[in-house]
Amino acid sequence: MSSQRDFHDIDERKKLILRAVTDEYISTAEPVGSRSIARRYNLGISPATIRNEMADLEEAGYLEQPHTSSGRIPSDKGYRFYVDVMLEPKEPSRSLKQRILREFIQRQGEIEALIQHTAKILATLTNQAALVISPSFQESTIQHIRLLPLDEMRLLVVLVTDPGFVNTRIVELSRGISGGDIERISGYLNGRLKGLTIRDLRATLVNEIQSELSRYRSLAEEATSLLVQALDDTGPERIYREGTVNMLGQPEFQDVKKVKGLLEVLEEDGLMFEALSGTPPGRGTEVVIGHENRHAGLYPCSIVSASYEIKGRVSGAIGIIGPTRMDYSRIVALVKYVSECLSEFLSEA
Amino acid sequence: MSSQRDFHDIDERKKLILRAVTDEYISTAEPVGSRSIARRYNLGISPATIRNEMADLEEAGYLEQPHTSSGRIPSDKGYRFYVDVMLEPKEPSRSLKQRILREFIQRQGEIEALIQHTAKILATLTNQAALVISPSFQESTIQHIRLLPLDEMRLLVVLVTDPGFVNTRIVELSRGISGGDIERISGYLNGRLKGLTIRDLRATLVNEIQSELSRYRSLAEEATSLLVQALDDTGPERIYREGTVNMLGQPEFQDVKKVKGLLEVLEEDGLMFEALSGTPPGRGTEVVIGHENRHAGLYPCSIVSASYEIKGRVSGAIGIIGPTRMDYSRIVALVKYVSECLSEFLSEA
DNA sequence: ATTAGCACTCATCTATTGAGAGTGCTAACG
DNA sequence: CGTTAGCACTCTCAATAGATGAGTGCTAAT
Repeated sequence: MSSQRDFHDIDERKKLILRAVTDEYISTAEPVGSRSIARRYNLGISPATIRNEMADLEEAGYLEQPHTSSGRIPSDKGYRFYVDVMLEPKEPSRSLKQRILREFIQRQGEIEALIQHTAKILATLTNQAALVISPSFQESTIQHIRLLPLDEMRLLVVLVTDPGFVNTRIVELSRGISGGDIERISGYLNGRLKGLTIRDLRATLVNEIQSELSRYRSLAEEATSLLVQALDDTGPERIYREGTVNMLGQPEFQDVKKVKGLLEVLEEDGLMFEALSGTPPGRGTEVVIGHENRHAGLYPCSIVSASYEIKGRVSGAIGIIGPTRMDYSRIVALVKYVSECLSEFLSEA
Repeated sequence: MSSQRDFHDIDERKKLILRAVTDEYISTAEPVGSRSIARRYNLGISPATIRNEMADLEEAGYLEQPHTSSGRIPSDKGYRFYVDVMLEPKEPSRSLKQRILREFIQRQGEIEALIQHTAKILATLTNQAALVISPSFQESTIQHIRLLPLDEMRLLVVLVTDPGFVNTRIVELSRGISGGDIERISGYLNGRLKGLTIRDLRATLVNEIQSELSRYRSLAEEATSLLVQALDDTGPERIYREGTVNMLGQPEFQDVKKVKGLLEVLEEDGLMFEALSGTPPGRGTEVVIGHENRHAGLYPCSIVSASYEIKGRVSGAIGIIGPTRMDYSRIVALVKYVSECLSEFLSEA
């Protein structure tokens, strides 16, 4: 995980200066010099002193100099310290909260649209790239299972799960099944499985069901293989992206090569799942900074993520990707708030 | 539409030269001069003569000069001529065709995966951005309609249509309906609607059904509103993108501002539907060049598109977006071939 | 320990220059 | 009269040089 160190090499004044440099750089995107710090932040010390402290901070690895004798910018380690030690999440304003709530209320009901819109909200408010992983199919609980015969050899399996997901799957039969049998199997499965999660089902129950269904002998095999087929893909666990282009506005992405490297990673679903996989289950947020990322394309970026829950069960995650120079205090608070909203809206549906 | 002119201002030799310039520029991305044409193409005329012809071609608007005294590059009008008059589609090689077929066969069955994969194939083979519009819900024919009661107040409408689509929709009822009534309505709708397209249904039948169903009096209203609700969105008509990043490798997109403008357009579903809307219904391909596009972000781009059919009915479209300097002969042939494959695979399912 | 002062460094900007590619024009040629 | 050779001209691109300015590191004074 992130290099959790003691940061014992930093005293109170260094801390102030590091914060000033970081804040300044976050808002200007320009290397910051000792003079401007002395001017804008009333630390009661002269540029020269600040210079000395900055030299120490650089040696300790918290700051970097793009070139000799330009101002300093925070290193990944500097941001890590900023986030771990100094971060004071900037609670969204009352009016912003209301605006977010209103957006959510508009999209209530259609779960897919809600998720998609969540990504849009995040992207718009942060002006960065937003990701939302749709509720985990594995973790959703079964409400209904229905089998609809389409023709002699094909069956439509309809699976309705808790957070409002409807998952359908066409299954090819190896031989015909009578309508009566289908009714019976359907009824049995429905009664037996209601309220279980997909994960439970896959982990333990498939065998059990197979033996229970063996009364129907020849059908048992058919029915189970059918179930397995129906559950076999990852289901509707999709990843929603919004505002990836927003990043092209950022001064750190004026170089097409960097942009390309970044977008290549962003476009790959698997990598994005992975990137959000470290998200903590609780109501906290996770921040991954720069080179802590696995993929080189994300080295110039940080990811702020949080998970959301449906009725207390972790279901998916949301995240913001932006340059390491991002407004952590605002974004961390926003991601946290939006994840809470999403949990709430998904739970009450 | 494309400026269909007579191109009477071009004689045979000018044609040869225009083709040479265009071919050369397509493969090198550098403005091409009279000398290199004289060297590489054995036209039996000297650079000076070529210069004169090129000057004429420029005056007539087929060529452009990025700056005085650099080589010429084709203008949009030049490409238009090239595409309309001189294009000889470069039939994909036998081995390439086989490779494409193999890719299709692998993904058979799952319609969504097939569509998605089609985009991937196109993007990979052309190294440009590929779009595929999934089969039009409006044009698909109804195979089954089923109503499944979820609880007292909610009904799941399951609609299975011809090219293997399953569309579901949860409908909130304003009051309860008995199981018997649901059965009856379901049965009635199923018998009545099978084989119709959604478009037919929406256009003419809703009223008719309403009156027929009026035997069930109070239910009529309920049932129709339910149908209308179920059909109300555009359905699963989605747009699949692949390889948008490919374009960042092209020399014409080394400027981040251009890239941003382009990606902003590409990301917007509505605009992409619009961009593919001119696609001709038959088995031909449509080429939209540069400034013929509606949106400024696409001015540096051309779009090659073709529609595909399911059992003879136009269902969707596929397209390639790349810089105006693209290998039209290869790409036009490829798009045509892939659209034919897709039609075939979707029709036999 | 802090600060003022000063020399030094380095990126950025602007001009200048030279090279190279390619054109347009003119005059000669068949 | 169409074609071609020759030549001056234009314009981009890359390299160079000087000026500018922000910011540092160091030293000596407070």
